[in-house]
Amino acid sequence: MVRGLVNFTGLSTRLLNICVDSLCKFRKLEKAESLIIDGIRLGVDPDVVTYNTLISGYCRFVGIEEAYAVTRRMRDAGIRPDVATYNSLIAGAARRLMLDHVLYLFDEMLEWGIYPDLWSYNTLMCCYFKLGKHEEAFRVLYKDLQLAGLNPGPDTYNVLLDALCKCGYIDNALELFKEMQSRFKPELMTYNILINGLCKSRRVGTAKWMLTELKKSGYTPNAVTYTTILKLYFKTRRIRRGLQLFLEMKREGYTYDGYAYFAVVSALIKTGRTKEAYEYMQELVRKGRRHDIVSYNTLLNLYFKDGNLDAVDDLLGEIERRGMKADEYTHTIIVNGLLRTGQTRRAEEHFVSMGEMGIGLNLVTCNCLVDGLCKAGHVDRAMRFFESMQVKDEYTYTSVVHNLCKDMRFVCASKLLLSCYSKGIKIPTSARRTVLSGLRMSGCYGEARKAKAEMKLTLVGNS
DNA sequence: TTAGGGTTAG
Repeated sequence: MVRGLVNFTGLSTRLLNICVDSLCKFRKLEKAESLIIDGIRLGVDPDVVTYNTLISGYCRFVGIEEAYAVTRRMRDAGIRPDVATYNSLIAGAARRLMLDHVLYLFDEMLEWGIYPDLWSYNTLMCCYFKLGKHEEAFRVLYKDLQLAGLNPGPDTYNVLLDALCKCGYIDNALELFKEMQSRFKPELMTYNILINGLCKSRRVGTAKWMLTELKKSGYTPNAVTYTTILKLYFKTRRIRRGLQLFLEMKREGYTYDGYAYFAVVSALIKTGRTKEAYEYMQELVRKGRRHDIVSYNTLLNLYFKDGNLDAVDDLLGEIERRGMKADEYTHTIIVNGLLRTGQTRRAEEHFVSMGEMGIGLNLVTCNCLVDGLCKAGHVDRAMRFFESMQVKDEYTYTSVVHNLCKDMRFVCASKLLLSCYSKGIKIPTSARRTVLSGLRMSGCYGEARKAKAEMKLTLVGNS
């Protein structure tokens, strides 16, 4: 009889945990809390898994402090937090890049006699990478793990490979991949991380080779693999080939989550095919996909490109009504859209308001502002803003060089281009051609010869 | 904890 009761209670707690997990996944944390209280009233006690599930939910949807408060409640209820509890809290803090919190949690768990596991260290390493603290990340890998008596696992390598690819160290990633192969069988995710890194750095040949390796290892490419390749086609302007692949993906059922649709719509918008872009967006809605901030951003961009400003206003209202938070993409699309529709003052005002809203400076938004101001004929205003920019990239320089040429300021463009070459910034060859032909066209033959020689010298020096 | 979607130049 007693044994039967124990089994019944055990099953009930498991059932409770399954329900709490489902509620937390759907952000229904209050309902999850009430369910736990009802369970206690009925004699079904929550266990460490119940609380860990709740903590995970609070971390994801509410905040770290609220999640941390649950650990106090579980201690009061006589349940000791375990490594999974701390891993959830660490993951929540790491996701928000709250490094101090992450380190505090490491200290606290040790004080309670709970030892961090491989997952804890992987999360810490990932957080360091995201913050650009590479040295500290490698210290976790080579020192902390060893001191803890742990060996890096496939997940550790995946985190590391992804971070290397995202920082542009693709050759180091390939070296590490070889090392990984000598220790474990790489996962499908490992191949996808590398294919993505190779595609983004336009190493098309090596990306293709990696795809063959993926298949040779017995894996079947998945939706992630195909979407990555799809993006590569669009990036390298092979629009037709990309659209063909998309249709194949649709036939084979690889477009179920809508990710590939946005890549296609974005490519269609860029190439001015707005009618087809609308059709694909409508297809997505017909399939029952609810708009998230990414689809709203895509639609917003489409309306701006189409000059449909009434639809822009309606959509911004809808985003607000649904309680969704505009992100940095939304704001960049707004700034760029206002510039392209001739509303430069409003674009500048929106840019200023972004700072007031506490949105950090975004390089892409700055690039849009520089380019848009130039194209609207405000070259001096654009150049003042350009000079004030702390961070610049190849988009910034390419845009300014071309715009200076359009404004017949070839000598200035030539100096800027040379400075890019000496800094090792990769600028499309079209910029060089435009500058040199502009100098010649405006009669500055001596300048053109000198610039050409200097460019050649710098480029040889860099290679 | 780690892979693919949305913003910019030519």
